Amino acid sequence: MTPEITVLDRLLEVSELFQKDMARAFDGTPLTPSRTRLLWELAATGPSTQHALATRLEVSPRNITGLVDALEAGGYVTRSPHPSDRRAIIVSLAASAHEMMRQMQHDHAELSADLIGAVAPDDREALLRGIEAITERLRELIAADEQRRAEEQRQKAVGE
Amino acid sequence: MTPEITVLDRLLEVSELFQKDMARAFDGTPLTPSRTRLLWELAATGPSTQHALATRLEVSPRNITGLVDALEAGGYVTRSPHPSDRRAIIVSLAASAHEMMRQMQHDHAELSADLIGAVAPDDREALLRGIEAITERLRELIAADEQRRAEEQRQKAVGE
DNA sequence: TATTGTTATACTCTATAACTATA
DNA sequence: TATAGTTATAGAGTATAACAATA
Repeated sequence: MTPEITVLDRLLEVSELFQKDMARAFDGTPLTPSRTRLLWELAATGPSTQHALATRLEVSPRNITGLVDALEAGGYVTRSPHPSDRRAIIVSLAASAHEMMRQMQHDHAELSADLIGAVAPDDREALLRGIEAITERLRELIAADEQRRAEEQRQKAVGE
Repeated sequence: MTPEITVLDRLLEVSELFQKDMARAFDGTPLTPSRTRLLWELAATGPSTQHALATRLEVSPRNITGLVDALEAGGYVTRSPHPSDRRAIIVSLAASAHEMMRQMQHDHAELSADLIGAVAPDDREALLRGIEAITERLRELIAADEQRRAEEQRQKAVGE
């Protein structure tokens, strides 16, 4: 019954540590993983509406409101009105956060290079494809499970 | 400013999907990632006291109480008195959960085999060492950050 | 009528501190 | 005195539903 420690386990540990490392507290407001993820997204795609952020991060709009509230209070982002749609709000990285994200991206790239550097150049393509395949497989498993659960709910609804 | 998608990014995605996949709801009580992690630990090391679980999972004893409460209500684990220490409680996997964990471990091992299979046999050692090195590096970065933060707090306390 | 963001409400994860029972 | 677990309290992440303003 005792499972072995697998490559997957070790990689999962790296992911966990990486998230923890990204989530450093700077001034007052602590940068939690979720908040960092939002900043990361902003750094990658530029100023966005909250709705766009909710869609891209795959979380509820309500959730974005809370994250942006905290980040705004901490001075990491600013809210400004949308030029043409008065319902919408544009969220942008603050100047100081820009610098911080640049540093974070640098560290990130370095760690990633270290990791890929551990694999022989000829194998890198294969490793990436392997990761791709697992990602695909997991998505399928999750989709199948969601479908099964939805079916169960339907059965239960009929039974009532 | 736009960062590239790196290996690390993809691994983070795998990590996220993997956790999501493990956290399937069965009967009433949903199996969240944290709850699944506790079950996983129990499957790996056998019946344990709550204190031992808290230590191994690196969370507070209070946290374990909550997780075990939910898992016990869902029928995944049972609580029983410690034979010699009347303060302590032994948490064990329920019979049905045993079967479930066996299946989960099987899926897990398969995914991991797929991943390592993507790398040439001669390079697997190197990959593992690379992962090890990054893990070490991240741990150092996190420790350094914690120390920096503690120092700041001390400075602040002196200032008051 | 549809969409954007917010308020209201609720559940989970997590931590620290105080407390009880036992060692 | 120290340890195992719980109650009390609190902050963060997340979701759904109801609602306001605007499209």
